[in-house]
Amino acid sequence: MGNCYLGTESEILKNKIFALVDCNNFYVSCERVFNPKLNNVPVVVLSNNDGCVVARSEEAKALGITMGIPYFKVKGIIESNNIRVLSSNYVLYGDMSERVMNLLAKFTPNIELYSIDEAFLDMKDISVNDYTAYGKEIRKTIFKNTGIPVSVGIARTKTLSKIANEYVKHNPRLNGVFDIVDFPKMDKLLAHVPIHEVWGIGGAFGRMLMNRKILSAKDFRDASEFFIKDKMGIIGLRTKYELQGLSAVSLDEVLEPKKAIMSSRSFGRYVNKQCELEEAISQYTIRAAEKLRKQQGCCNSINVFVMTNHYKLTDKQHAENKTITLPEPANYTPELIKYAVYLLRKIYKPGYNYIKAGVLLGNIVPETPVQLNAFLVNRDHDKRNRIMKAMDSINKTFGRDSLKVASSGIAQDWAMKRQHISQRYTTNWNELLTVNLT
DNA sequence: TCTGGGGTCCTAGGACCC
DNA sequence: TCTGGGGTCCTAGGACCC
Repeated sequence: MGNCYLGTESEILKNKIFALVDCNNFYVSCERVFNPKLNNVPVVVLSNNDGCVVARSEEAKALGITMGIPYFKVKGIIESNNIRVLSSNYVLYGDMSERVMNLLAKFTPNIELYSIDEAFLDMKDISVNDYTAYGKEIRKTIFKNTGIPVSVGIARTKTLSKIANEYVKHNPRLNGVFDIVDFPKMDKLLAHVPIHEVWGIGGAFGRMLMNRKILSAKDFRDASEFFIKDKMGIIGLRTKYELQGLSAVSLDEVLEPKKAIMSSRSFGRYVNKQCELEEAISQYTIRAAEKLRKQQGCCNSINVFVMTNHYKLTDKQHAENKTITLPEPANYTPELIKYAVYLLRKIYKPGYNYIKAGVLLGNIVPETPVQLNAFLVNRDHDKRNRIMKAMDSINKTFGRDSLKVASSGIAQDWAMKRQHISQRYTTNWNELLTVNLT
């Protein structure tokens, strides 16, 4: 949620203004840019493995498709209403996101890239009368240059800008921009925001608060500090201040390097052979190590986990993970694979139907200067770095996995399902949009 | 039959030290 | 038989986000 201040009076910042720019139904909007047949018809985008619905067009929302619902549960509604279904195409969405963010960065350097489809902007240099006009200009620019529609919420705190943004989406007459900096009907607005929809309050706290008759953002704002601190700690307290218009969560402008990097996937089918799990774990380690080198980091620990399908109650269950601390920080793929496979062999048990596995690289430190372990033999770091650089650069030029480590397998028939994938229109020469002029 | 992936922060409790 | 107190560090687990 960004840098946070403790709740002491002096540290809470007043007179701050934030704009939250959020792409509408982002994944669906990305698909529509390249396939106009998807306009004005219901569309959903599925998560990895075609598991859950993770994006819905307005038409699909209207048909009762909820966020995060497993695909198989709504297959009936989808088929009977002819809802278009797409597997998620993260290469495409990532590239479109970059275009949107680059445009936003031209408006102000004081920007926090919050997620793939959202950014907070500092509005301190905009004069009070111009907030809405500024928001409209942002909207126009993004749409014109990328085809992605966005909503803009403007408020004194990040939490309130989230609320303004959400309100925009349900009120078309606002034309995509809502400024609640000095909103006269704030009480009424907050009273209509259900407690579990407040940023920072999720399912568990939401249920606890509802049991205590704290039902809306307004109820929470007006609840006792002592109660909130006691039940929710300082995170809850910050949210209360934010709802009061006191900024307790600051703008995080700098993209901090990740402290941990994970790669994990559900399999396209059950896997029970050790050799297949080893392939998968090798593949995930390759992916995680690529990300690690991209941020010029080395990790000090590796965690490997495997799990069976906990939804399937008739199956024997096994979920386990193990961590190893490395003798020295590393980002050399073959070495990381060696440790990861070692860990896998410790936790693997034959006779189980595994559905998911993953690798977590932890305790990440900058690549240089690396703390070398003086007691270890010289491992020729230079040579290793050159090998990894060469591999990364070949894969960047010729496409992912052009050059790879053999232990990850060739066929990978355990890999995830993506039956409805669209093309990588913007990042692969072989998959450009073709226009039929006949 | 079919239920995502990748992160962050906070807190409580144990180990250890003086 | 009596069995401190306070600090730090680490880890696991729980909560949250998109």
